[in-house]
Amino acid sequence: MPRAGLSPDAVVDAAIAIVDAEGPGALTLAAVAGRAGVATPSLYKHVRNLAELRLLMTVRVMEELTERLGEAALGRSGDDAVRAVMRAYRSYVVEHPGRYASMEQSAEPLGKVDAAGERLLGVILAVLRGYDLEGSALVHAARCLRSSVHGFAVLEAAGGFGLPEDLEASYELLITMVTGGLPHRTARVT
Amino acid sequence: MPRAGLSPDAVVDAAIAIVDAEGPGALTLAAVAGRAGVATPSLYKHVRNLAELRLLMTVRVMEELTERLGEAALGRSGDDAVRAVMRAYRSYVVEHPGRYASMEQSAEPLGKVDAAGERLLGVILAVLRGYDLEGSALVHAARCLRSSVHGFAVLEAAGGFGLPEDLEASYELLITMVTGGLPHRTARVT
DNA sequence: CTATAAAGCTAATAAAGTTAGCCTGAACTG
DNA sequence: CAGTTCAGGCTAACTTTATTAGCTTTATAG
Repeated sequence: MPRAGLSPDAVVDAAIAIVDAEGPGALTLAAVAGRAGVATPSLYKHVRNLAELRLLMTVRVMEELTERLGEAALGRSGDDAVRAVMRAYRSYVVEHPGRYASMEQSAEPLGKVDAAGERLLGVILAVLRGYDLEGSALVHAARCLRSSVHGFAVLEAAGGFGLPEDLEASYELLITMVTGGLPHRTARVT
Repeated sequence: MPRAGLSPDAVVDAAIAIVDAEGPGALTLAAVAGRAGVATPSLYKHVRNLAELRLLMTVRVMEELTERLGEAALGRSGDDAVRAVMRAYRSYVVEHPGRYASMEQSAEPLGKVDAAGERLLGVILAVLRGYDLEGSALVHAARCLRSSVHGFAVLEAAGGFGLPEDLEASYELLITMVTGGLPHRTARVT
């Protein structure tokens, strides 16, 4: 008697609505079921358990982020692309802090997360193609970019910045720090 | 009949031992009580509840970190000091990943956490005194340093770096990115 | 029109956090 | 040194959450 017409995606929708509205701490199967209009145990027809739901949420966020970053990077290159991607990243987090804060932890070998992470990494690597980076250097640069951006995002989403100084300005400095630290392609004469 | 001779600090000790050994997911009052050699409800004589225990753990970690960073900064200045502090930060996280990963979240107005955070910030600000930074610029720089270091730490502690490239090398790049992005004090002639 | 299987539901269990209230022995008082 | 007090421990009991088992039903395929 499929009345509610649920699906794994719909369950993730409900879960994300909850963390958006009330923060990661409010994520409970009862709450998800309530929002989905279904009894708690019914969720298990669509999701293996809470841990899997969390992973699916992480995948969802990574995908949304990947799309945003991809759009931001379109038609740009070099510092310009890095700037746009970094700003897009933060704007996503500012718009959905609860959602972003929900996706941490794990370490599971679940393929879906890895795959989504790789797509996200792909965008970053693509943006860094415009620099004079090869092999390992590219990976190191990508890690630095990701660390900076993620660190800022986590701290901001958790309300970790106490002082009243403008966060935009701080982030702009972070952006110049990153772009300034990448080896720019110099016009090379053979 | 105070047999176990517990105290808030001892409870935090037990809790930290658990996250060190089994990760943040294993933190449960039953586990803490077990390690402390006491029945679960007895913990409430020393700690208001699980949330407060988490906050106390966060304070503890911040204090340990502050001490490490302070030591690392001693007798150094400028880029040298920043490098030493950043390396000390990461070395702490590498030594105690579970402990570091346990301290996230919250947003509580609990005074103790804020105070510990301010002491930690104090060390960072002190290290940045060696640069040509004043007022807000100092705050922005401190945030960038903190974001980068924290982001790398979180990702590393959570096993978020999948590729086999050397993490040390990535971190050294991050260090040069940060030091390179700070405005160096130029010999100024009046 | 019927058979089946997916999608709900109710009931039940186990673990975790938390509260209430009892009990005792260590420490302080006189 | 005896008596009082109370911090710190315990057991019992409750609530909430995750999870499992098993029943029921309706969309739908044939």
